[in-house]
Amino acid sequence: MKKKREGKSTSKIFDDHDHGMCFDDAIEQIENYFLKKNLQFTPLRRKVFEILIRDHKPLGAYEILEALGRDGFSSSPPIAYRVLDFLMEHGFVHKIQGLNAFIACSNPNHSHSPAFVICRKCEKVAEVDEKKSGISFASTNIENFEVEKTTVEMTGVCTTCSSAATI
Amino acid sequence: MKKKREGKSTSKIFDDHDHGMCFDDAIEQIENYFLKKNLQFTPLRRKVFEILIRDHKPLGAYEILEALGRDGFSSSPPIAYRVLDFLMEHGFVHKIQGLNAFIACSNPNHSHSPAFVICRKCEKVAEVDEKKSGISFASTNIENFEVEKTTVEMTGVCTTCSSAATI
DNA sequence: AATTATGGTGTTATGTTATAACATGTTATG
DNA sequence: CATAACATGTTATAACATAACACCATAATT
Repeated sequence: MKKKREGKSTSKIFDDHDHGMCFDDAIEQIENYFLKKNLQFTPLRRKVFEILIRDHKPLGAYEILEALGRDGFSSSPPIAYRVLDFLMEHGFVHKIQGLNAFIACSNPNHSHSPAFVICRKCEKVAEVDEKKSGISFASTNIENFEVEKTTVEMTGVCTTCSSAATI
Repeated sequence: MKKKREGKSTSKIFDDHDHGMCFDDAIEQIENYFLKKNLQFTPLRRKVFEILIRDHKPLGAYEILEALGRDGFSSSPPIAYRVLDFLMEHGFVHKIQGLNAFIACSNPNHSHSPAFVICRKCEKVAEVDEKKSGISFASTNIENFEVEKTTVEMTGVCTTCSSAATI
C-alpha cells in the first residue's frame, strides 16, 4: 500500500513564489556552490536535485528511486539515500521528519534552521522563515548544550483543505 | 544490527528533576486524568507508560515491545503502536522524530508544544519549555494555516559528551 | 607508466520502523 | 439478551533505511 503525497492549495504560504524562477535559480545556485567548493555536481546528483526541485513537494526516498529508474539510473535504495545525504549536508535538501520525505531547500542562502509548515491533508509543505513562522530562534542557546541542528515542523490544515472538507 | 539508546550525562538540563518524584507524580497524574475523562487506564496502557517513565529516556517501539514481552504481554508490533498512539493523543507520551523513539512527557500540565534537546552522542533527551529553549512559540500564527501540532527538536552535543571525546 | 588513494556509483542482502486487516474477548448500553 | 463500542491479540506485509562489498574513474604519488 502506498501513501499519497499530492494535492492542491491556494494558501498563500504555499504559493508565494514564482516556481519557474525557483527552478532556474536553484539549479544555478547549486552549480555555483559546487564549483566554488570543488565538489562534483554529477549527473546523478543533478538528477536527484532536479526531481525534487521540479515537483517542489516532499518526496519519499522510494519515490525518488522510481523517478531515477524511469530516467535510466539505478534504483536501489542506497543510491537515493547517499545522494540525499550529500545534498542535505550542503543544505540543498531537507528532510521532513513528519513525512519521512525529502524536499528541495527553498532558500539555500538564508536560514540554516528552516521551519516547515505541513498540511496533513494535502501534504503540501512550505519552508518558512522566522518572521513568517512566528518562531524565534534568536536566542536558541541552552545551558550546557551546543545545538547543531534544529528541526521545526508545524503540522495542521491549510485553508484550502479546511474549507473544502470534513475533518 | 541494533542502535544504542543509552548514555550518561551530567548536563543540567538532563538532570534538573527528581526522578523518584517524577515517576510517582506522573503515574498519579495519568490516573487522575483518565479517571476524569472516563478513559480506561488498562494494565497494558499502564505498563507501557511505566516502561517509558521509569527509564525516562526515549525508547523505540520495538524496545518497548521487548519489555512488554518480558512482562508477559503480547509483543507484536501493533500492540505497542496502538498504545503509544493512545498515550500520545492524550499528551502523556511524545515521539522524538529524530530518533524514531518515544518518551514519557515531563510535564503533562504544561506546554502542549514541547521542545526537545537531543544529544546525538549519548542520545539523552530533555524536554524543555520556551524559556529554556530560547524558542518562542508565542506568535505561532501563520496566514491561511491552522497549526495543530508543532515538532521542535534541537540536536547537538551535551557538555558531558563534548568534554569527554573526539567528534 | 605503474601504484595507490579517493570518490562516486552499483548491487545484494538485511535491518528497522510502522500499518493493514481481521479475530477474539470484554465492557457498557438499549 | 443483543448489540455496540472498545481493547487486545495475531498474521502478514508495507515502508523506510543501512551494511558490506564490488567496480570503475580520476587524482596524487612513486
